[in-house]
Amino acid sequence: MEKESGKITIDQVAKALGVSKTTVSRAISGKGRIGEATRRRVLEYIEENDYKPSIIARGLAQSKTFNICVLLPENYHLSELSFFQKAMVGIQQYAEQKDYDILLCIGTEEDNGSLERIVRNQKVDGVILLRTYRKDQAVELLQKKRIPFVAVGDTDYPGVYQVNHDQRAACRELTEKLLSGHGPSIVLLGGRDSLVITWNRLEGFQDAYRACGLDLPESQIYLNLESREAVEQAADEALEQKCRVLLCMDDVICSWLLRKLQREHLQIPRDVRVASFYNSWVLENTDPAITAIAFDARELGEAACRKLFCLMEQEEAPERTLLPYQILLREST
Amino acid sequence: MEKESGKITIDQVAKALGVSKTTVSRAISGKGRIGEATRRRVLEYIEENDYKPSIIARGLAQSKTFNICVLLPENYHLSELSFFQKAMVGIQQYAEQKDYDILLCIGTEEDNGSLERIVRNQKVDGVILLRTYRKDQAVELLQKKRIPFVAVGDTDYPGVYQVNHDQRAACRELTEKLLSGHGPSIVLLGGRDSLVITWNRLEGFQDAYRACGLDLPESQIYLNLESREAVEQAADEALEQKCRVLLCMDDVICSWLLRKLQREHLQIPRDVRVASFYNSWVLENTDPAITAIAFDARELGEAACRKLFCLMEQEEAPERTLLPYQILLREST
DNA sequence: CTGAAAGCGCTTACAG
DNA sequence: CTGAAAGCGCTTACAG
Repeated sequence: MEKESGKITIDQVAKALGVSKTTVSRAISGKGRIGEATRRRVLEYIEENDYKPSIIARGLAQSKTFNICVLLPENYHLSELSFFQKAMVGIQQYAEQKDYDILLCIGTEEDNGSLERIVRNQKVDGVILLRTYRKDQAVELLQKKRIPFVAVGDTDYPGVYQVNHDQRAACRELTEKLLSGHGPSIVLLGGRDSLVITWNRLEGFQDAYRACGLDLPESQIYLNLESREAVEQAADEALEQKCRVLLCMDDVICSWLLRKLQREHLQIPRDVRVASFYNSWVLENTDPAITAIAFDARELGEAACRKLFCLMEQEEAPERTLLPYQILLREST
Repeated sequence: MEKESGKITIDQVAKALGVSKTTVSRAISGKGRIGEATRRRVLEYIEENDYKPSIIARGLAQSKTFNICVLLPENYHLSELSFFQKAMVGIQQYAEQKDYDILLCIGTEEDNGSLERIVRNQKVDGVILLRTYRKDQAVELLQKKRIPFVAVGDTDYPGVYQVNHDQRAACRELTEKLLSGHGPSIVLLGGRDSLVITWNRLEGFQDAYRACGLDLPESQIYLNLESREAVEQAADEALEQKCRVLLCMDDVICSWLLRKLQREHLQIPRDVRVASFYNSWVLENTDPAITAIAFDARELGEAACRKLFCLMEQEEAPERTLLPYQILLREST
């Protein structure tokens, strides 16, 4: 009863049916003229005998791989990771409809060896970058090789197709709300400044001050807070300056900050107000709830994937897409 | 100066050199006799002209895909996610050496549609499961289709190749240490009981009691704590029972517990002692440091991948591999 | 040591 | 509407 696991080929189908491979191929692909009766006969046989064409062989014939590569950063904050994972789900869901699969590639800012390998081996038709850097090796490689790709996140490189949440507008809007509610002394606690996203947010922060006609002293901006100690020191300095509103660029920074404040017995929002980005699990159960900007990562991944397919199919697509965000005002501010 | 992006084929190489494709192929693969001079000439030309054979075409000819599939659970706790990601890095590093790539597949306990698709499309030579369930659709599918695969984590299914940290022994050892230090009333706070890993740990817990000749009342075991509320309720009950040692099956449960204890102004380790698994980022910066069992996820991924290659290459491999763990005794106990 | 030829499992002009 | 043949870019018996 058991069949040899799906090893049946188009040739066998053709012979069994007494038609040519061409006919079988046409019945499946729907391309080219074919008699309605024949088609149905073929399709029926295929269904019953559980024939599935080899995508690999089809790929060879059509010079396609039916794979896209997703470049996942090897280094990340935990809050980013779940963001990436969700984006991946979005990508995968879209790609699946097109019968494409995802080739996973892991790289760092400095080392894109695996991406290079995959590209050289010609295993993918396109690439999605889950993170961008101000100087981005992956972007340079892909542009040089003329491989279609879409970046999640902003870039300054010209001619790069990208999909992004409107980080700058989001940060600006939130900052404006904070400014109007609590006055001008907001301290920004930011992440690595080699990431484009850090700059987007910083610019939004500055935009808000400018729009309100306010001065923004250097001393209210902290970047590159990559460790708990760095965050705590920045917080100490901010509090000494009498800043009573702290805006964190990501939830990990925020969670470090919260612990620090708790240890100092500072009450939120009474003594200090806090806001953050992401709205990830990290801050899910804080008390009080933290004001944050939420982004839908799954949707982002899907949008990136959709755009990539436009590129691969030579359809037109806007170079840049900005997705909406959501500001969740909560008790912490 | 710019070359057409790597589109050069073996045919062109052969012609340019005035030899046959066969020869070129042999020079590259190292299989079959070939003159040292010829080989060098070919290799040199290839190097200079940046020729890379198409892996896809090679695959077709050899009936291989040079891909392995990694099945990533769609639902997870945050602590698991970084564990999965690290395992993936290990897998990827090993696969890369073999010039294999990773096809990412996302599935849930109930829905393995993408895995089925990939299998039907014959896009992979083998599969790694990053999680196992007591009743596991993926295992059943792969066994039926006779696709080589390795499970990360234990299964009760017979004939499944698996790699695992010794969860049971780890839990037993930690429990014994706790028993000898603080007496018999330890409460176990556990996760979803459809996961095999949950059972492994539970068994280890029970082993320890048995080994010490102690009775283990049902009331000291809580499973399926999937929400903060569930954890808090379990904690309340445990404290009422006068249990003063809490062993968490994962770091997320533990972090929920810690917040709860903090709100109740209970001091660790003075009033309550706490231990956990994973040693992930979630508990990285707690004060006091939490006793935990640490597992090396990257190593686990690598071991799983190594075993998978044994299977694919028809080499012998033990059906089951248990990796060591590390118990980190810290201030919390 | 080297090459012509068949084959991997498909697709796609080209003829009929 | 249907099929024979060439082709996608490799590998691998088989001959020489």
